[in-house]
Amino acid sequence: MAEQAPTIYDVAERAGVSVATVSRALNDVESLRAVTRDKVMRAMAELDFVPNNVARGLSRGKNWVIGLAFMHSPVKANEAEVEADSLLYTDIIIRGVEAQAARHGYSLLLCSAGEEHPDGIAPLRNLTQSVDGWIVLDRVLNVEEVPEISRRTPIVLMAGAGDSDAAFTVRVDNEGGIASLVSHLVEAHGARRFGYMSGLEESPDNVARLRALRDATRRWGGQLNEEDIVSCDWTSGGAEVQTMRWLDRRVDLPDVLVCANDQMAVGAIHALGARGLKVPRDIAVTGFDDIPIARYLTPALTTVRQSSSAMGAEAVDVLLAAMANEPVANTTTMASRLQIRHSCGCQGELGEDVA
Amino acid sequence: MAEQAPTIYDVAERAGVSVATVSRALNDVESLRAVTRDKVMRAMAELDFVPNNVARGLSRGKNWVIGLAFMHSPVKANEAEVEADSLLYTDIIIRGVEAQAARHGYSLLLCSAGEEHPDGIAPLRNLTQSVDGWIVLDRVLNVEEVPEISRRTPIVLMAGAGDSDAAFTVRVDNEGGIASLVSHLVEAHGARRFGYMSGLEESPDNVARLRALRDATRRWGGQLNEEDIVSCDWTSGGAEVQTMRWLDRRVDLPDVLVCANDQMAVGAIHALGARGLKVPRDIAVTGFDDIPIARYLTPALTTVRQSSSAMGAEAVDVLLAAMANEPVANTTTMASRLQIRHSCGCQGELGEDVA
DNA sequence: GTTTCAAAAGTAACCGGTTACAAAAGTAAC
DNA sequence: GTTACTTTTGTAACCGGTTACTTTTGAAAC
Repeated sequence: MAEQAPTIYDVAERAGVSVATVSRALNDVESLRAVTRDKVMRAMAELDFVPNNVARGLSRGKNWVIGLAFMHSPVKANEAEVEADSLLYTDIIIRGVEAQAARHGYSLLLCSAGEEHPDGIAPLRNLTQSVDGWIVLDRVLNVEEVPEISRRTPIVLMAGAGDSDAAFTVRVDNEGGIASLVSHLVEAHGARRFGYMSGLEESPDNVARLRALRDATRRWGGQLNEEDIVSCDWTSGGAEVQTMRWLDRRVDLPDVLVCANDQMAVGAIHALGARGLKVPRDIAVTGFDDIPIARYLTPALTTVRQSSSAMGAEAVDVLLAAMANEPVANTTTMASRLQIRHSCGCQGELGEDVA
Repeated sequence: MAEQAPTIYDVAERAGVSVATVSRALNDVESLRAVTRDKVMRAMAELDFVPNNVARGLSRGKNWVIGLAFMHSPVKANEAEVEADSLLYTDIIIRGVEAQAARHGYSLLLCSAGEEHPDGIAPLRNLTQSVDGWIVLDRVLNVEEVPEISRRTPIVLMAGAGDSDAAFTVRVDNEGGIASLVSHLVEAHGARRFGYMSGLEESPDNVARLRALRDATRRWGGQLNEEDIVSCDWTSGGAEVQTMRWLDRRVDLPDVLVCANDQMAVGAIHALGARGLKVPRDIAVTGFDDIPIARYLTPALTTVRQSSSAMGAEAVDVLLAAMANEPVANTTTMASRLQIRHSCGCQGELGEDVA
């Protein structure tokens, strides 16, 4: 193991040329004579030469690496049991980013904050020269910290990372999604009274979804009591507990519980069931995200679909444009779409999507 | 944006010392006089200096980066709909790896194979000098390809990556998990006839689980017909379709359908429901992995739990030991544990785990 | 066989750090 | 104030590539 890798010097010597020539062969410079290139290529093959990307990155000032920063789950309470509960959404984004980056020849450097680095900015600072640009999820950076990093390296914020003049943002159309959800609930199911299961309160997406819900209910003459806004943390486990507490203190339930994401809807439905309440008969429950498993739940979850992988890909595109100094909108909003299934009260072939 | 970052030369000049001294200050060499160190530190702070890790990696031959290679989902059929369906398990491993790597000061370089690089080995080859070691999931490398990479960089294989003398392997105890599952099904529920929903057939984990099931049923005098081994691909969507086909051709169902992972159990239960078959009343269904949502399904899924994040962490530990030339077992087997819920036929408080 | 000039190949500096070795500075003893 | 020796700091080579600039090569024209 750990056998010494050959360098261009070894290749040059074996091929009887200079290192500059080897470098040119590596980089497909057209000014190489075919016979020379062949000589070099043969030597590379014989030595099983692989260029050192780190060295290349140093001298060219470009690493072909995109950094992706995200948060560890803050909830470590029940370690083994809840691991990764709230994470599916972020994970799908990571995949989308990775795939798109790969398509453009970039690798992804993962960097998480949370547990070890409560400030978040330290690892970003340290790695910032290893990377050609950053995609930052969650609340890794405070708004005030963004400029310090973005001064040296372009940043795209997404998935709850908030807004900043010093960075680009890719977000989902929370407003449109919630609006069409509410209009469906009102028009198709006559919903009047709404509840809201909240994600982490500071989260920009949570804030936007709650505000959108307030606006939409007002517009439709519906009602959203403060008592029916249930504080939670994006996780199923948390939602289960919080729903129980909510049921303990409320006798009079709203018509619908709009959850800020799918995981919490799962937990809420579960808790309601444990109290003998059937969804959607006794209360409708909706989600947000449309995680893959949403359609297999019982009842199949009515939710607002966003394509996390498309968002991840879009973030890469924005970042690459920024890196190339091409003009890009400061904020990109990705479409969301109502995905009607059964948990809102719609009926259909079991397992079929209604619309 | 893209403002030029200061280097140690800038710092040295400002502090009125040599670059060697700056480097020593950076690396906490004890032979620096306090007054000199302070001078340097002040200059670094004033310039907002951040060391360039790429350069550091080049000269020290150590990048503090662990590479993680995995496969894209092979199923891209229904693009938007099935995205990431089969992926939760891998994602949790990635998180586990990342967290443990971070704990030891390493970053993670993500590298996926599949779509763009059907061979898998090409990106690994290219990045191999950017990385201090590899963790390889799935079938990114064929067994024959492993030595070519591991000659230069240590490799840990896991999550279905197979075995190789030229690498270390971290695997889950498929045998023990399946054995305890079968013994529970036989002893508590009198199961005699078993079916198996297979993951991708070449996958080592799938092979091991099927073999373990064959062994266990034989040991208990049970029965596993070839006709009841349903070929599938690890995904819910695939399982739904394959279960339908299976139901079309079999009149006489076994007592249990043992699924090679949880996602497929979800799809199978869904398909059974669509045909009017109730789980566990008409047939029991079990999973493998214990993904976070398993306990919220209806019925709550009886499954074999493995801690994917612990496996990821273990892989990092093995890799670090290998990198340090410490002695490590060639294969590490992680415990699995039967998680009894309701889909096997056990009853309990709704939502409570039975045992 | 020269001369001319474009194309091909080589030399050496550079990217931003680390570090072996050499030089300078500081300390203690005389 | 020397001398002797230890500590601290500086110089320059090196990690493995790229590339500006220079030199060599070779083909075409004379």
